[in-house]
Amino acid sequence: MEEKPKKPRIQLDRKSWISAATEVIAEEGISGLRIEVLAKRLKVTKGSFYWHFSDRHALLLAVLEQWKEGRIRDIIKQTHARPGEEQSQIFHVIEVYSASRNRRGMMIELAVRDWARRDQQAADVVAQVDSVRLRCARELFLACGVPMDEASSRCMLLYAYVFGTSLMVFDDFDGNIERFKQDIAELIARSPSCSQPSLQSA
Amino acid sequence: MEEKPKKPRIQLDRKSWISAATEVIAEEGISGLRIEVLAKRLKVTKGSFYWHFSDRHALLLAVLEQWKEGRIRDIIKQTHARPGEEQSQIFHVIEVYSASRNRRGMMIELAVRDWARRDQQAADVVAQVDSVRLRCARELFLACGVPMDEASSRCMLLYAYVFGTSLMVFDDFDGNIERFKQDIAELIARSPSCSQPSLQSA
DNA sequence: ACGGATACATACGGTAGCGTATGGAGACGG
DNA sequence: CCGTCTCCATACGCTACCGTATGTATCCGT
Repeated sequence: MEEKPKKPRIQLDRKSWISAATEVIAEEGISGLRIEVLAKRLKVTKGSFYWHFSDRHALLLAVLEQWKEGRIRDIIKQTHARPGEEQSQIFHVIEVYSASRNRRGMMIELAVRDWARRDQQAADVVAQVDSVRLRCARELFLACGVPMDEASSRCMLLYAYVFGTSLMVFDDFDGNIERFKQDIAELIARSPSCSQPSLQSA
Repeated sequence: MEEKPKKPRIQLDRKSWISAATEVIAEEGISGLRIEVLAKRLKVTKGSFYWHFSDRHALLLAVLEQWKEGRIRDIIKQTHARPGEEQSQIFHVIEVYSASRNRRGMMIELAVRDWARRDQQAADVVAQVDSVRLRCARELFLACGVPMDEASSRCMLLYAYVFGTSLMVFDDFDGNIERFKQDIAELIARSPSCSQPSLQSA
């Protein structure tokens, strides 16, 4: 017992607070984020928080900023396709954004979007993220040979669908939900003017 | 001045509280519903509230119940089509659920669904509403001659799309959003196996 | 007109959370 | 060894709510 664990003096930085806050937001939503509760999670008191941040709002803005950057980085990664694989990359995007595959990410997404409905700053960030996502996804459709207008509407439908799906409860509807979701992905991703036939058609 | 307006003795009933609460929820979300604030809106004190309701939760459940009944009544109305007009009725459903056409209704919808993400009772109600909506919309597709599986996936896509759209911000994307939305409606509503040609195709 | 029921108002205790003020321990350079 | 800077703990005041207890005005039947 030579090394007595005399209070490991856990050092927290801004980043720790932001990621912990993001976690709480995923679980409880924006309005569920309480400084004192968050401090308890991190085994410190709010004295620590108010040293790193001016107030609660500053933390929220930091969360928002970090979310924006992460989402933009991610979408650029997810929509990067080797030439000739754009079609399957579209299916990949749909898959990645399905609530079942990435529950935590979708919870944050929905929390931020709910926030954005009543906060202009959040709305601005969501607008920026949506803009990048739509343009990136449109590039994939364009690369498949889909004409501009159709590519635009397809990528709008794609994102509206993935977010909308995560808002709904299909349980009571039918047992074949997963199969229907595949059909929907086909409908969204495949275009009559698409040069590449679907790789996933049965 | 024979009739002095000496405090008109505004009588409130449960229904008034429920509809006022629904209004606040549309604006502020579930977590923004405060009894004392709500009472101020109604020009009474919370003494009145606690006469009509046991507590805040009882009001929320009443709101939920009323929302459920209203939504089910509405969807049955909206999906009733005269024979031969099922196709245009599908377009009508999409139109009615567009955020721009019914902003208030969509705000409530999103608030309830956000609530349902963390509350089982709300989730159950949403599940019931979704179930009825999906079945009603599916009937329309079936009546158009669309086979069962495809009708199922189409109506799932339809609702996921309308709710997802109201979560997104398309402003920075393109100036032709409304046209794209029409194209999307066409894509959702028209099926290769549909017996009725689109009435809205340019 | 009078007693009860109805539909509130008023007042109170209690909690949760925000932000501030101030104290104090540990690292660190000189 | 001492002062300073960092990072956090403690203690405090304040507000917004929730729910309860109790008072009170209005209505209503008999």
